[in-house]
Amino acid sequence: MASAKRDHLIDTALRLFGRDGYHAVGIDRVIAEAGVARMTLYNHFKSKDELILAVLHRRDERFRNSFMRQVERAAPDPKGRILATFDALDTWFASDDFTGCMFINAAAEYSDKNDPIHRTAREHKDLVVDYLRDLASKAGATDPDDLAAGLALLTEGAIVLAHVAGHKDAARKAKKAAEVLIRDAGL
Amino acid sequence: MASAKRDHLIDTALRLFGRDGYHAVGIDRVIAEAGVARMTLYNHFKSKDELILAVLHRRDERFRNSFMRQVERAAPDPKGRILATFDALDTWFASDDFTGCMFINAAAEYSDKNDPIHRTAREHKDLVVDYLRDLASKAGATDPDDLAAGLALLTEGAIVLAHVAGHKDAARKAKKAAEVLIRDAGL
DNA sequence: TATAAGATAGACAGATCAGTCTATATTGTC
DNA sequence: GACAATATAGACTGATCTGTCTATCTTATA
Repeated sequence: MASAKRDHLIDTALRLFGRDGYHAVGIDRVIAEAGVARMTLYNHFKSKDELILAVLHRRDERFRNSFMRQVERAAPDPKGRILATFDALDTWFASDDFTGCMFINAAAEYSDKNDPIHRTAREHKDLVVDYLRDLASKAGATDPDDLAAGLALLTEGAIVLAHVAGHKDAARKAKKAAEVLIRDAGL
Repeated sequence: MASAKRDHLIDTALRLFGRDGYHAVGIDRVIAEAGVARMTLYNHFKSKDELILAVLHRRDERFRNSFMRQVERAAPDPKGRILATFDALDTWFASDDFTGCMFINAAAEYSDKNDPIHRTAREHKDLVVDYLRDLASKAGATDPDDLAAGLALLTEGAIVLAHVAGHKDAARKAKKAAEVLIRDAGL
């Protein structure tokens, strides 16, 4: 299953799909960029859709191992971690290769809710909400579900405004709004 | 400039691009669905990109003449209109053919910030923020810019969670959060 | 009814798409 | 060194892509 070539293909495809989109990037470009033979790709992945799914799973895994860890390193307490979420977003938005959220973009191109790609995007977003709910709960919010929902809305909204509208201060604005919601939740 | 055929082509393309995305829908499908000859399309639009731009402009125009009007009909006062925004979102999300925001989806497929398509998406989002800022200002918010930013984040976040994650209550959750922000802004 | 503008079908170009196949070469393992 | 697994280049299919061209037909206007 796991192999160096496979790994490299996923990383290459992640970069290309992330920058130019899923339909716009063909198999030919992936293998050319990865420096790999055509059949190597098709020996590791049944189809382009399977490759996309592998890319999204890697992206999700990286979110857990990078974004979440960054938040956890930034603060020891749940409330601090909630706020640190928006600092992490700010860092992400400021990176040169920021092209929005690969899951939002995937759902844009695969709008059929039953498509495995759309489903994977949905699962990722549910994970984000679950994570925020856990933090809200541990922080002692009066209504953790409500606070998590509000924070998730601010998070996704920040991603959209940063990417689509180029609002470089989206994460900071979101943090300010989050502080209001947090206070309202009794924290 | 304006003609029945041209109009019909834009409407057809709007429906197809909205449902299946911009790269996934070819010219062939647009003309087949519109029941129009190939050259009729190319006589009205220089290229597919020009057609996409026309589609986005129509979508923007419809947003002003439908969404905004709906909000204005719902309440006479600025504060009421801010809240009515989220009711209008709720109605939109509940429609059968809801496939997210065409501008967010366009930015997903055309991530180059200088691409006219991406630029058009950005202009639309800026319009939304301007609209909210105007309402926040007229409502007498202590910091209209800040309130507008918070409301815009909730709006875009709701669109994303409704589309990507299928959260049917996204608009209602956003409204609850908006009420908190509005109260915090002194209204 | 004559004229001009717009629309038609369909062929065509040249590129690209996803995916299959083969025959050869490289690699790691015993 | 023998064997098996993996990777290679590249031909190939059949479909699809955007965009161009032509020759005919319809339609509205004057």
